[in-house]
Amino acid sequence: MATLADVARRAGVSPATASRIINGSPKPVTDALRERVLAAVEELQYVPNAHAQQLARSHRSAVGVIVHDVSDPYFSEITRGLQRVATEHGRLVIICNTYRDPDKELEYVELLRANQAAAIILAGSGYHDEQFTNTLDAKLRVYQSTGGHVAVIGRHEHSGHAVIPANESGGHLIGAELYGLGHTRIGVVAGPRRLTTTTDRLAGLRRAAREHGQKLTARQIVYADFDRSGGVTATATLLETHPEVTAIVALNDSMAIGVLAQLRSRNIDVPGQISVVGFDDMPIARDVTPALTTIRLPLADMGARAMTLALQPPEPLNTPQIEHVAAELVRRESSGPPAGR
Amino acid sequence: MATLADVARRAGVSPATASRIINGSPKPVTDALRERVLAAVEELQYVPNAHAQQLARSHRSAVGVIVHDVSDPYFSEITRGLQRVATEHGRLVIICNTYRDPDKELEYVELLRANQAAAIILAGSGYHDEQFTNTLDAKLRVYQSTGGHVAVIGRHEHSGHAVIPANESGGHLIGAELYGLGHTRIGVVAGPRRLTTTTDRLAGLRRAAREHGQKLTARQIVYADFDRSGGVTATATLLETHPEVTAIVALNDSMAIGVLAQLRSRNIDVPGQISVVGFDDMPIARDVTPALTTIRLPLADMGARAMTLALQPPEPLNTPQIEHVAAELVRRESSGPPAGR
DNA sequence: CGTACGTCGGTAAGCGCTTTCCCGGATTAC
DNA sequence: GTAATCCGGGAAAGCGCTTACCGACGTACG
Repeated sequence: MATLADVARRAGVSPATASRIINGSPKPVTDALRERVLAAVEELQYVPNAHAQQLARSHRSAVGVIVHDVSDPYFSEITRGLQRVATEHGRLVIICNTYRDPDKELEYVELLRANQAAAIILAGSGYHDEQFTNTLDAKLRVYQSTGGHVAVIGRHEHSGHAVIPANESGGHLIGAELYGLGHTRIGVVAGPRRLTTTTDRLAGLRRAAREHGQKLTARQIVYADFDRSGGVTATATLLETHPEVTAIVALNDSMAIGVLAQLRSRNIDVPGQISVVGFDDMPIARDVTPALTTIRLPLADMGARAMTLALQPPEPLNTPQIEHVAAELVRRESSGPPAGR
Repeated sequence: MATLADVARRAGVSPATASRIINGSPKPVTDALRERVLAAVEELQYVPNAHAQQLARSHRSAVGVIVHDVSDPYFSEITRGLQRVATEHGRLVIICNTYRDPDKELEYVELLRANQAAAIILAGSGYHDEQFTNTLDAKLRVYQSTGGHVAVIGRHEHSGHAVIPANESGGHLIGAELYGLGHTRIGVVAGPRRLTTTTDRLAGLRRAAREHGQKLTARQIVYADFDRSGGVTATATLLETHPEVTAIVALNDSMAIGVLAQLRSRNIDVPGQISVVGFDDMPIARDVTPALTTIRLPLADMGARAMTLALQPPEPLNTPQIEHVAAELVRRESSGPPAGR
């Protein structure tokens, strides 16, 4: 691997000069030398060692993103937004997948710190686990105390900038719609209960229930993995225990797709017999049949905003900024009034 | 940011000793010292500077992955496989999205080289652009000549290990199925023609046509972007110019979903009036209605295999290995015999 | 009891780069 | 003609770490 010294030698200049030319330093350099150096770079196919550079000039440049799983559309949309602004700022982004393992999250914060990331963006649900949350928070504070920026998406429990989706009010929107339509027997297919996203969305649903003089009991809620297969199995369970439901709320679209699959396999008409509502408005939501009624969250936009927050110069008053992003009900074909109304 | 020297000072040892303890070097160290150092690490919340480490020990550890777009399910599946293997080997993976911009691809190869990546994995279609291909190939060779490993997925035109999906034979499978079913007027909704994936798949389709005494003319093929909206617009075009088609082949599932959406909006029954076939078998393919007949490619597995190839010790004979992966027809509900048969 | 060796730590030389500081020569001003 | 001022270029320090290499001490051996 050619080094700067090699280039300098070949061009007959000092490493200092070569460095200045290659990095376009403000220091003026004669054109003759510039050409010689550039020619040497070309001949040697020289590429500066990024690690050496980063060590020498001590400002950080990369940014780290910690998500549950990029192959989940929810996160890939967010990531898309993150990437866009990062690229605009000329930043390299390091994507870390935790696959919902809290320990990995801790590890990755260390890793990103070790890699001198200028900012860490934490996306995805938080955990109902006080000890873990404290540990993570402590790590993040240490990171911040050494000049690192942090932004979280949908995790109110940590310090740093935050982009907070309206999970509670999204849940409320669904409840209002369904109870408003006249449904009274609603089943919920929820994600893992240790996730704050699950409980936040449920809280909104409960609030709507109360407002309509209804009640959402624990037995109407089935918890499962936050993905398609979780939706499939949870729906099966729900139909065993509560065959009378006229509507099923899935707490994210992936699960909703599982719900739809399960209902289809049982020849249950949607929305004729049972209405189905999802959450997130993933791109695919409009392409399933029936098209999914769901809650829209501007995923890519949330990513972009989080990255913008993380990249902005250290706030003058040192106050973390919090941006709330609204949820919106998208009515499609999977929901309607209960049968017999 | 605490440094090794800080830790050493606090523990009252030399940096060398501290380093050895922290990295678990084979060199024996007394337990007393070990404990003091570990305590200092804890108190200082010390994390080694990864760049400095990488500079000092001069073996590379990270691996780079260049894809078109992780938020595209095709690539997120592949990436999932890549990540799994990388993590098993304790490697950090740097994901780079080109958004189908060839220039970015070139840039990223440089960037990865600059970051001392141990391997570069290039996934996604190649381009019919000889100049670009040569430039990229040259860069890859330079990288390889300095000890870098490269593996490509589905791009036969470059040196290095390769995992090659059976695009041609997948296309052939589709053609055989459709012509076998009795279709004679087939429309094709294709990706950009500059992509080798597009032309490879088309080639298979053409071969099947010939075998059945049919012909696939240029006018039956509409080229568009390789995504849902490409599928939507291409279908519209196709229906204007060839309203008589009884089957539409989309060259990937994203486009197929667009095809389905367009047909639905025109109230054209699938497969009653028109059969639709996709390619890739993305997870969502079975959840659209009607469930999509498509060609299965073991995406995650392909990623895993590519990473395995890239990570294996330099091959003794210096011969790049090529692994072909088979395509398989998955019959679902979107295809059937032409109307009136 | 002296030599040889094995243990455990420290010293210091880099890894490849950036950047401050300095120096010699060419200008310019007086 | 001399002094003050630039200006382009190089020498060298240092970023934070790893790892030969060396040295001191203790033990076992002849």
